Amino acid sequence: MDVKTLCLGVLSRGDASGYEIKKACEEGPFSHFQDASFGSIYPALAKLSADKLVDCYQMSQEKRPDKKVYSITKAGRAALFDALVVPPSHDKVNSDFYFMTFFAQLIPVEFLRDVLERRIAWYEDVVARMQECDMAVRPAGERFTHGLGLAHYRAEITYLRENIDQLLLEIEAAQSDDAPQDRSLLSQTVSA
Amino acid sequence: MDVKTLCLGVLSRGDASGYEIKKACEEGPFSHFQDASFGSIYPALAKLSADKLVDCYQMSQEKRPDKKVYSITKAGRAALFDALVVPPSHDKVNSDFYFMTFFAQLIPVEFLRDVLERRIAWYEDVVARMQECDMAVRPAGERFTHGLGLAHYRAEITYLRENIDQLLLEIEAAQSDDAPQDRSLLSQTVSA
DNA sequence: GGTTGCATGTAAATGGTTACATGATTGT
DNA sequence: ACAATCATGTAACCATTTACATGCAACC
Repeated sequence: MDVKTLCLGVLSRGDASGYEIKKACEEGPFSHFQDASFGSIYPALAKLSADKLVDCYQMSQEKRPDKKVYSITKAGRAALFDALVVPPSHDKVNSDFYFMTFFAQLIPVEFLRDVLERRIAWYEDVVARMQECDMAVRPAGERFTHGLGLAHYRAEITYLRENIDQLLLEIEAAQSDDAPQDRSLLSQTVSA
Repeated sequence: MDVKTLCLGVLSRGDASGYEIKKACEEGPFSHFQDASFGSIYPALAKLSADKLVDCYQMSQEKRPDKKVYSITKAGRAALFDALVVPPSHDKVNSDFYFMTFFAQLIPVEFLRDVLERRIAWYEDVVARMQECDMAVRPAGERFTHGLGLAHYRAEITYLRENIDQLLLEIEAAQSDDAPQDRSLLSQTVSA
């Protein structure tokens, strides 16, 4: 999903400035499945504006810098529709965390424990914040996606809680076995 | 996680060619949380080789093109360790699928149903294939990560199964309400 | 005869992030 | 005094994808 489409999506829910779009990705309703930096949002809005997919009006504010508020046009909604009606690609999680746990046996146990505990704490924080949202007033699609995200985070928490101790025990055992001859570094055959 | 580190990770489990690394990301043990194209793998291996993090030897094969098999060096293992022992960033899911479901009310119901059903079928396929793996012989970290992936996919399937009908009903109702005056296109205020 | 799998590589184009540049206001 | 929040924008840099280029073997 490119940043232009993301902007159109945010703007389809109401007018916003570049700064507000960034916030929607950081803390708002898109925060758990999208993100974009200012360096991509502002050029995207400029392009969208040049293509007449959004309108832009300046807004002076007291005690705040001026903002440029963008408004999606009819052509913009059509472009959003076109982007939405293509079969979504198979999600790539591309997780550094998964990559790290995969190689747990190469990592010092204390570090591993720390990372895992922080991850649980962070997920719990995310879930807590998500539960505070009043979804009742929101459209069905947003409620559905919110619930899907919650289900995902809860499953992750449950699994981590249930398996962290076992993992750390096994890693500790494996590492104390390996240490003397450094056997963990021996080459093995790859197998799918 | 950059492609160089990914290559080092794969090679830490045993020697492999560029082609085999690609397969490990597509079908192998990394398939559900990493991916990389040939256009990134081959240059990465060349760089790694130049930096002496991997060794390379040519292998002639009968009835197959020659391959270049790479082997991780001691310096390579050290580099992998260094990359592993940094706190992993908060995963960005960046899902086109989530983005689409979020805007479900803008999408034709038949298309939506189709996408959701395909998604469930695909996840079920992934889970089935994952369950076929014999994890018992694999290191603790790999088993843990495999279980985490399974938990994630299963939670997603459960949620989708339990909520698809309700979502489609609500979307159908909302769209037939909206159609006469095209009210779905009215601008609303953004709210977190 | 066409597609798939095996096998390696390059170059152009894409799409982003990071860092920089600026500046007022509010809170600690 | 210092950091954070609000606010916009540019430019250099980066990694990666896509498309191209090549070629043989096996299968349908």
